[in-house]
Amino acid sequence: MNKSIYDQYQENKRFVAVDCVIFGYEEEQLKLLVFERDIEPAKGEWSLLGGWVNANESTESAARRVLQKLTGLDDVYLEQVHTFSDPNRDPGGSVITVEYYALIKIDDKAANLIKDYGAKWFTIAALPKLIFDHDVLVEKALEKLRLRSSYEIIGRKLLPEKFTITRLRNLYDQIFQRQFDPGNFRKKILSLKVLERLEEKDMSESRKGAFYFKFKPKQEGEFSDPIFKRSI
Amino acid sequence: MNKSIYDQYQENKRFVAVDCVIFGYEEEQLKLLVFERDIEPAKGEWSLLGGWVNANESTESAARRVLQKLTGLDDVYLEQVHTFSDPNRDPGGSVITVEYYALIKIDDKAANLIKDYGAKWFTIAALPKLIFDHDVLVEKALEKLRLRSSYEIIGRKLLPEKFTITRLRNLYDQIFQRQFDPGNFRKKILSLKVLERLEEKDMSESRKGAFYFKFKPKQEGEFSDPIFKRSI
DNA sequence: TATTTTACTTTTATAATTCAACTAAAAGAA
DNA sequence: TTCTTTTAGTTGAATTATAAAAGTAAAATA
Repeated sequence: MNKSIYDQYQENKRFVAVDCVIFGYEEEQLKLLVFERDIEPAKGEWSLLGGWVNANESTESAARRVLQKLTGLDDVYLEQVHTFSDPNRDPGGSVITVEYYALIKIDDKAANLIKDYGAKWFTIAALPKLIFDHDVLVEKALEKLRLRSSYEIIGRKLLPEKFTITRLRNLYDQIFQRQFDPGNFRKKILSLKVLERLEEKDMSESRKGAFYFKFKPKQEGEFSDPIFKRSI
Repeated sequence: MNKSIYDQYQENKRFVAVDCVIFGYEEEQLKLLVFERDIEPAKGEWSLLGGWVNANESTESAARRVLQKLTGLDDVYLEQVHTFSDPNRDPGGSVITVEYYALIKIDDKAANLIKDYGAKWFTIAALPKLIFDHDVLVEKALEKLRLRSSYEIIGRKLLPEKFTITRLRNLYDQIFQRQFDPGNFRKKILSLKVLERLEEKDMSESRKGAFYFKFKPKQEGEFSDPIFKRSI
């Protein structure tokens, strides 16, 4: 273990963990990846993806490490959410946990790896009971995701290369758990000029067909004001 | 020290600290309370108020404990900002710090206690160089304070009992580092119906005098949408 | 050929925001 | 006494954003 000038305060050292709320979007549903916990206590119960923060490791590195191990992906979008530290939150001992949320494209090749770890995608609505305070963590991550989604069009991280406006709107419906007006949503999104229309159409959802769009390359400092002033 | 089922992971234990960005408002200026650090390394340099998170203590309790010791106040408004964990952020050793910001009414009796601890109020503009990554922490706290201020009228925590609209506007000018339009600001604030006009006037700032206002008792769930849609 | 379905557009009404000019009141100067 | 100055406070027109609803377009299918 590393020497440090603080070694005299050894008594204060704490267990620190990370927990990841992993969001994905598939079949018009916002989903969440949860795991069967592999250590006691609560072994076998549904849990968020977690892991220890090792000595001399940042919490973000720890989060990326556990995500990489599980999904094979190393370019995941991560955002820190909140730190939970109630000494009684984990019956196994007093553990401080730093929460992150991750956005993953479900169509990625991660699917197989994920299966090996006893993980499963659940929709927000049908989430099973999670261990400890993980329900609270999920709610907090959703809030943070909503905040982020109202400052930038989040689809870049969750949608495939090409997608229809209807599909993007459906993603927002899912995130905010409400129905956005199709006309107003389309008008707003297109006014932001971040999407580029392709000539190809998706003919699977309607007779008329819906144009595919893709994101333009990202601009620096895009959107400093909220996109949606009150709501769409 | 408490026994826990995790003791086998002893190697992973980490130093965890809290740092507090303490905001105050005085003489039309948003100010920040900084301290002369009392332990090595960087002893004697300007620093945020910090302290260890002890075994079996939550980070918020730790923050309240150090604030109480320093200011004598125990009803301070606290909000968690972010957790910093780069192993090299503190040259004294690898320390994870959980950041909070606090809002304090400078007219409180805390003034004397604060002096005893070698603390000093600085305006945001004239802040001295702070140790480690504390400059980054200050910037992050300001962002969080701005976010909070755009969801609720923050003055309740920083202004005296009675104050003029001009004074509240000046506080917002300070927080957002820009000039709000007097007419629009007044219209907006009064439309929120959180203030109550007193019959008394402040005659010190103008010939005409400006009415004093005070906050109405706080309503449950006040403001779920941002108060300022784009800007005032 | 008419109907159905869903993408997509347009219109109109309402509300929020900005900008700028206005009035009010009282102290102090002429 | 009257005029000027100063800052508080008000008002309204112009602009922009948002909401709601009804419209059109295109192609598969009955």
